[in-house]
Amino acid sequence: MTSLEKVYDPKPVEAKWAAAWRERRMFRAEPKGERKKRFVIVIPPPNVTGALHIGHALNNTLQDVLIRFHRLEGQPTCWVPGCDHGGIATQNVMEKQLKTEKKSRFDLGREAFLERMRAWTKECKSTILGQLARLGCALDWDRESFTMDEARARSVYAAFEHLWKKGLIYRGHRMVNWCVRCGTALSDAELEREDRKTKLWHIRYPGAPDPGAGADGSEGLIVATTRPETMLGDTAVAVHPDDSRYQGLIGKKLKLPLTPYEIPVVADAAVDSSFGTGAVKVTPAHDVNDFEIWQRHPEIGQRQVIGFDGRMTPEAGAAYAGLSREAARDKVVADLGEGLVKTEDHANAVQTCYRCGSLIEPMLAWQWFVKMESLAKAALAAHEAGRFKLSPESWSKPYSDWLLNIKDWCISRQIWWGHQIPVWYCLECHPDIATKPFQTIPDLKGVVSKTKPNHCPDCKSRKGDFIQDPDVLDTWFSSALWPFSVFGWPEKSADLDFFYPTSVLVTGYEILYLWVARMQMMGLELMGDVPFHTCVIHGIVRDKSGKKMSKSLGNVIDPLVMMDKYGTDAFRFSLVVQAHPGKDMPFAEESITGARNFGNKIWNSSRFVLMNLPDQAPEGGYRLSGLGRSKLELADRWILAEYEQAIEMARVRYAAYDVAAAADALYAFLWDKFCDWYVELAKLRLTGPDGEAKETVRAILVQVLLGTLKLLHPVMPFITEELYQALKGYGGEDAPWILGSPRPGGEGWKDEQAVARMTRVMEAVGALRALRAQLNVPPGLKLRVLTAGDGEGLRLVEEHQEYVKTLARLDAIDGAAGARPPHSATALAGGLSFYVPLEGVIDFAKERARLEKEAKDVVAQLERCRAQLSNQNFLSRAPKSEVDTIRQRQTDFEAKQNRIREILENLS
RNA sequence: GGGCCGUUAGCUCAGCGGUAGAGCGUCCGCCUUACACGCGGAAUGUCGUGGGUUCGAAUCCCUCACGGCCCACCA
Repeated sequence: MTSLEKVYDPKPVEAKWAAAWRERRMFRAEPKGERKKRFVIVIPPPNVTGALHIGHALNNTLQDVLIRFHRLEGQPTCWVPGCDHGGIATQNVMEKQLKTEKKSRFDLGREAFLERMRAWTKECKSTILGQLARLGCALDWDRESFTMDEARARSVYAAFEHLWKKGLIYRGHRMVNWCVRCGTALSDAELEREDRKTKLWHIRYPGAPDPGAGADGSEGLIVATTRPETMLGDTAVAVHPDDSRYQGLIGKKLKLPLTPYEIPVVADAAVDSSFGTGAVKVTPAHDVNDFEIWQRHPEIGQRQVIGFDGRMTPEAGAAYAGLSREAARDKVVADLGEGLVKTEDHANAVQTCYRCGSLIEPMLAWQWFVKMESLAKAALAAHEAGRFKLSPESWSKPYSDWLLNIKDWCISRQIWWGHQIPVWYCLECHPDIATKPFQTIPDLKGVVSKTKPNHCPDCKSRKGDFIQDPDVLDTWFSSALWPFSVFGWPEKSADLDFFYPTSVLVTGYEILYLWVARMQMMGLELMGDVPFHTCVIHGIVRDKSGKKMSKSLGNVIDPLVMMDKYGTDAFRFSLVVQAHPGKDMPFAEESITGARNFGNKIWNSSRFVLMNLPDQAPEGGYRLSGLGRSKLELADRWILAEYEQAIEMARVRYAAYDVAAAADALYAFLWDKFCDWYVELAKLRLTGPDGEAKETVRAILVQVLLGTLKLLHPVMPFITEELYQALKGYGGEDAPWILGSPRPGGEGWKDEQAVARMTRVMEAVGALRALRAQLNVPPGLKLRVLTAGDGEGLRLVEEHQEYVKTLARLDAIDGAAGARPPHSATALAGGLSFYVPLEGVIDFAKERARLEKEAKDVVAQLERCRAQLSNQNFLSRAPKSEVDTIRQRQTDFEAKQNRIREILENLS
């Protein structure tokens, strides 16, 4: 069989199997089999904002690897696909689109806007799911879910209702993070922090003309601020109660410059006397700390000077109303005149919107919140009890710290794209609400209902005049339900019973709090169990120089382009082999070529095996079970031992979510052991006359290759499927697909002795090859070699001289030479010397240099041995086996040193 | 201000208590009948600093330096 091309061409192969798997519904998961053994993953649903990027490629490849691995292990597996509606992010994309048409969402109106959103997201979904299929993802396509489809809307309503009834959801007037560009409140977890260079402005607030105030009082005091524009909304100045500088001022009034107001000086322990001037201007409506000071000093009141549109309100004074925050700042600073005492440079951390990057404005607003304390406690307890683990473990502390310091979760968003809050207000009770922004309306009484209620429990009106709360829920609210909403919760079903809780969640650390923690809390609250027992956290794919990839930096690598160029398997391998648990990964396109080369190596080694098989597979195929151990040569026992070890290693690593290590182990085995040594040695018998020996080699080649392909399949699904199909008949496999085939390994081929012996032979080959290369012996020239040395090694080489001859390109090995023949070079390996007569060819100067270098290495090694063995403590305290090892090493090196010395003396 | 993670060959990274490794790159030689996306060979490391534990430390502990990340209301 030689139909395989010389160079692997991934395109047709990938297309073929992707289609075949899909057609056969290969990855359909039924709630059947041993529940205990199930392995279930729900996809972190990508936002429907466009196409998948390389981070998605890594994330989904890792999941696919785990799913395929566990499937290979014979477990029932289920991987649920789906997308997230993406709330603000998606709405922003659409608003940008509208902008190019010179329209806003308000021009369209809510319903028309949502209609467009639905059309757009539908398109996006199919792009994304297509890309996942292209990546080879073993998803159960029949289970595709969307956070805003009907079933998930039922889950969202059920969750809201449950939390409401339990008193865990409330509408409150609180300080919230307001994005003036997106026009909505955000949760704390949705903020980014950024260090910015700014100024610290020192402003004098003069004393008010108070008859009781002394001379000092009229000077007032100086406050330091990074936000002068907010002074228009100041309602107090706070100082530390113990600050001696300001004792006389506490309780006195100050004139607030640029305004008609007088504000009091209050004492508050939250003030840090060492910062700035030790006096803080207090703007309760626009600063979280100041808000809290107001709570402690209610008499100071508050004044909102920045509106929800980011512009100054009339409250800020006629001169400033309507200005942007930035313009107001400039104007305030300019208007202060002599009141501005000093301006200094200052670095400070500002909060920005994670979706659009705008500066966040802390604002007082009416919003919906989830009470988090009890939910977080349950999640903490589950984590502490080991019911939920993070991998790598180092994320545990940040995770539990976050839960420990949790604040209530603001879940209402003033946007249109999302699940509208299922709360209705009676227009009889609240006649004027339709015309006002809801975040400004206090004390609303609402009815929680999926549909418009027909009577009001309060005023008993049966008119049915209700309007629904216009806000939508945080997109992460529906994502938090994902691990059970995808199985139809709150409906009871066989799916939900069988698949929940899921097994692992694979994600990047950037959404640990936004998503992972909230799923844990919601799962525990609504399902009574953790949604998954382990969260596998991977790093971020960065560019070559370690920078985050971003469109604006122009350093993005498009997964589709890479798959086109190098093949999906190569792309996947290159991602996975660098994905060391929890670590970010600098990724360069060049790294894919190595993976492509590996694919080609797999391809060609399989080609080689197939070329050496008869057209017709023997009855039952080539099996290892039929091989008598006595028929096996050293190389056979060695490769089987190495094979078993590699398989075991890969399996252990996969099971521990260390996919990189698994891939690495298989790569090293297949290339460095199987191809470089076994295949070369196999040629001896494959081209030889012994029919039985040939069959033995064939069986080993077929089985070792098949087994390795199986363990490689999770990482490189396409090429391994293709080769499995070509080989399975020869392997006596019945399974139609590689995923259903029996798991390899555990067949008892471990053989330390074979490994030790083969290692010695390999060392001999290595020494001879090095000698050839270093003395520039023409590659075509076959050599005749004489051996000398210790008995066991000599016997080994003699016994396996065919190995040494082919691999080192020798004509003949003549045993037991007495002395070194003249005009010969010497290769040293273990306790053996190989004399290579090279009359006329040999360059003695080169040979001398070569041996002298080797002698130098030996001296260094001997030095170490001697130092250790002359250390009494080492002899008495180190384990005996270790001491013996060093003794043996010393003996060996001494012998080698003597041999080199002898050769050098006689060299001519 | 807390916490976490790095610092190993020119580059990117494994190794994490017993003679320093891989890939890429570099150099030398090869179209050796599976593969030039290949084969053979070679060069290259005070394993960030300083201490400690140990018979023995790249590996464990502490100090510091540098880099990165996460969290935090310093106006």
